[in-house]
Amino acid sequence: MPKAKYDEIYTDLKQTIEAGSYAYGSLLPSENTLITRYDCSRNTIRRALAGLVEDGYIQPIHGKGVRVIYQPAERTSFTVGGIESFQESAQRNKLQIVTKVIQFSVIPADEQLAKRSGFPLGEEVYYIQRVRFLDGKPLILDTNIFLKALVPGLTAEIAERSIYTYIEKELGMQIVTSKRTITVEHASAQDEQLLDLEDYNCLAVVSSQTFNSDGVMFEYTQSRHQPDYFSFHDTATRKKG
Amino acid sequence: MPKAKYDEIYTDLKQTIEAGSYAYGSLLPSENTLITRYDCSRNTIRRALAGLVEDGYIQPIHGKGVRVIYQPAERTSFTVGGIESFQESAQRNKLQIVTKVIQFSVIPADEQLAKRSGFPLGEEVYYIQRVRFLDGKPLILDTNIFLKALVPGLTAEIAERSIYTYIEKELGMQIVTSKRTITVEHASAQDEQLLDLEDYNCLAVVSSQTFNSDGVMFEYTQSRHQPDYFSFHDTATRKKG
DNA sequence: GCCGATTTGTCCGTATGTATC
DNA sequence: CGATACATACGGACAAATCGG
Repeated sequence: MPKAKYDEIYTDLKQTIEAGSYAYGSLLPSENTLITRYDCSRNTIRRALAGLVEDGYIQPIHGKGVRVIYQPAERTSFTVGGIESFQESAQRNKLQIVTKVIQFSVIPADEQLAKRSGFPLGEEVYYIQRVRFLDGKPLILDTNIFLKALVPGLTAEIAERSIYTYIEKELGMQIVTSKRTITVEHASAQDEQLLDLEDYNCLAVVSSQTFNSDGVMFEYTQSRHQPDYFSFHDTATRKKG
Repeated sequence: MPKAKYDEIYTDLKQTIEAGSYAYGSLLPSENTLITRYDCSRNTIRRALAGLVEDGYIQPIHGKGVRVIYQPAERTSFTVGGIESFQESAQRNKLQIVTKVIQFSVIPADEQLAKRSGFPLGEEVYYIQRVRFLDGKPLILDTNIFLKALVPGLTAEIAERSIYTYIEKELGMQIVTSKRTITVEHASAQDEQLLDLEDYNCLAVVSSQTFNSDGVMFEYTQSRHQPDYFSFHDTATRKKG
């Protein structure tokens, strides 16, 4: 529900760019034009544009205009060798992601866990391991660790479906910030046992800390991906200074 | 040279947080306090804070305050298993990164290259392959493709040192936006021949497009990393809508 | 090279809304 | 309910970069 005006403008411009109305390499209408078009202040327009800069859709050029640098997916094979992300592939092929719970327990955070996750030592946490299947193939091994105090009432049945739906819809907690680290690691015995690694001897590993709207970290997750179904996109803009 | 006021405040707050003056989990001084402290307007403070939000340093809580969610490197082993990035490791150990040029040529972009890089078909480009050594070990295979029209005068000697220094200092061109994709791929025969992969049969691959201050893409690069020396950090904040 | 028009970049002050306590 | 704190939005002013005449 984008109720904020800058957010509506942001979404509208984004969709317009994606629709191809502003071609790659061309200039957007000037800020003054957009101000009259959207009937708002300059700050509001600039805020909407800032969002598109973050997304890697546009790049403002001082004194000149705002260049569109968004490229539709077909034109760039940034989907290297036809690789798509797990979600993309699942959505495109309309395949259900099947989840199997391997472990579900409540434990206090020991020293190793506290160090790895950032949770306080001794805090009670849910320790959950799940395997994600796509098209019948086991491709992702998730290890989720939730602060029990902030995510009460979790069950293996919920973990079988969607923990995030439960957290957001049932508990009404919002996920705001997520810090992630991507590494590539050797496949462990457990990886080989649970996943279909084919001839890979390593995996893409995404470790993440998740914070709620109160700024409290309530989750630490490690996702171990079979390489074929992993791809991560990012846009960086240089900071001055 | 941070001449902008919001950037100075941003940098000052960042350093203050890194120094530990505002502890993880605590609240920052209120915006009004910061306004008087830095003698500036509310917009300027909010802009500085926005930068810290992007960096994953803070998270504002409506009606309550701004929570510090920055954790010093020691407290979280997000440097999983002691892994650091190539640059971090090189800097910390004060090791020189040695670069060896494998290939240096000028070619027109063929169809495959055009599709992979996003360059126009037929454009003349520099095609450069380099191996990066750290502590004597060959760990990264870089393939750089530069638009010849925008990066004139490139030589193998420059590639042996730093292409970016040449681009920024000599040509005076600024790198502004960088779009990256991270995947994990099987090691090719060339990877195995040129790099010290030990027993890994795959690598971390970073593909990136780089845009200058004119919003024109002038570089496409693929970096193939030996897994031990690859780690990528990222902070995401949920957008509304 | 200069000048003026256009366009983006920075900064300020103010008002109002909304969430927390 | 009131005080505090963050969120959104408006309008204005000046600086800096670009471009055309």
